[in-house]
Amino acid sequence: MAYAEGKQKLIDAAMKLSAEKRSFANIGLRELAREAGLNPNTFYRHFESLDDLGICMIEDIGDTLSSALSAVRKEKFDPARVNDQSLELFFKFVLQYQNALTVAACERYSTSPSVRKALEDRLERFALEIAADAAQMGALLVLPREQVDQVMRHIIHHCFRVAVEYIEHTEKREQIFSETRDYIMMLFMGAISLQQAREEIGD
Amino acid sequence: MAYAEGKQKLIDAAMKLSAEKRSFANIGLRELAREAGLNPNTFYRHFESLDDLGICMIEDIGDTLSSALSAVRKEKFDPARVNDQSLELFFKFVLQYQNALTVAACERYSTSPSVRKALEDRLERFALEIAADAAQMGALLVLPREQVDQVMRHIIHHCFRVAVEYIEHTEKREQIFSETRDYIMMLFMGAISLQQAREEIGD
DNA sequence: ACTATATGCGTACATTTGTATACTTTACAA
DNA sequence: TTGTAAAGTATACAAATGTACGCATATAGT
Repeated sequence: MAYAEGKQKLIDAAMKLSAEKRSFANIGLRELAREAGLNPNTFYRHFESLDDLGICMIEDIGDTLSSALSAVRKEKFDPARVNDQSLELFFKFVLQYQNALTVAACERYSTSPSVRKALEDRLERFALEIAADAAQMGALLVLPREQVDQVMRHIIHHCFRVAVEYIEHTEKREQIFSETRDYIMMLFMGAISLQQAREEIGD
Repeated sequence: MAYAEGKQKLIDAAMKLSAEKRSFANIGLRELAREAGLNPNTFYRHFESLDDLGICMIEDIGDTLSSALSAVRKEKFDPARVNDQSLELFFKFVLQYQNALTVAACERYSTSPSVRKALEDRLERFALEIAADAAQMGALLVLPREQVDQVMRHIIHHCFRVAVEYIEHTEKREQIFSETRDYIMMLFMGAISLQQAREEIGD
């Protein structure tokens, strides 16, 4: 068993409520226990503070998304090109993990510094994971690795931001889709020409 | 008088507390009145709900930043190039309006849909204001206006995001500065080459 | 079989919150 | 000057919250 039953219940409750209210900071210990169907005091058996719970929740989310993403990548994602197919895969993924993504996006600027830190670390790991794959793409071979990482950070940030919009504004989905595609193209091409410009100066 | 004295006091208090706690949703009416040095009930004289206050606060922030920014632009900003000087100006501005920017950044994914909406509208207006200036830059003349708007949206989003980091992580400021410069260059160059690619196909 | 440890529940209480009602002060127009 | 509306205050109360203490149950190791 990874977590005691009650502990997991509380984490799940926190995730559900956070996604609904778009704020973890606003959730009370009693509310949490109510949602989990547990006695308020049981909270203390598993966490020493709400902060503690928050961090566990972020880690839980991170693990979920990370393993789901890597499964997707291994199975179908073709890193050789950024095409509509891979974007469709991504947005399907977004819809499947709505709660997790909403919480993650909303907690980025949240009250608790330690929750923010946990989240920021996770995002960085995501970016690097993806960069490792993307660095092998033909067109991106001309870029130094650090540049690829940087571009991927931008893409991750963008994707997290629009994920929330995508989830809640059904009517904007098409638009978000194509704007995201444009954005990624723009960044790639920009990174490449910036690199070329630098090399010309460097020589 | 723009606002009654007490009303402004409450808005100021809300802004101060929001920036400190990085969350407006978490602030209570009594806490607010305490900070403003007023009786809790006075709140009801000016606002019908916390949401109402939130929206007023966002508008207040928007007006402050908007007029400050346009003053800066008129006086010293040279839209003919994105150089270190204009970025320095921007980050100086960030430090000067720390609270306003922090609150704005933190409320983007906040609890209240109406506060979010008010903020999103303001951001869009910002982007368009800046785009109007930038569209006249030499290199960007090749882009259709809608593309310029879009690029500016990306830049605004980026700037808001890093503003908070810039404010609170003194040691990262240099890095953020240069990464932001790279990012803007990347976007510009990417947008231009994307446009060129499209025209070649179009012909 | 016994004991220790982890998990959960019930009761209790002080504190804080939002808000209702009624009163006072200030400002300003008639 | 007086009357009226706006702004602020005082008191009060039900509801919700965090947390402390003690007890119950289950699980697992000896």
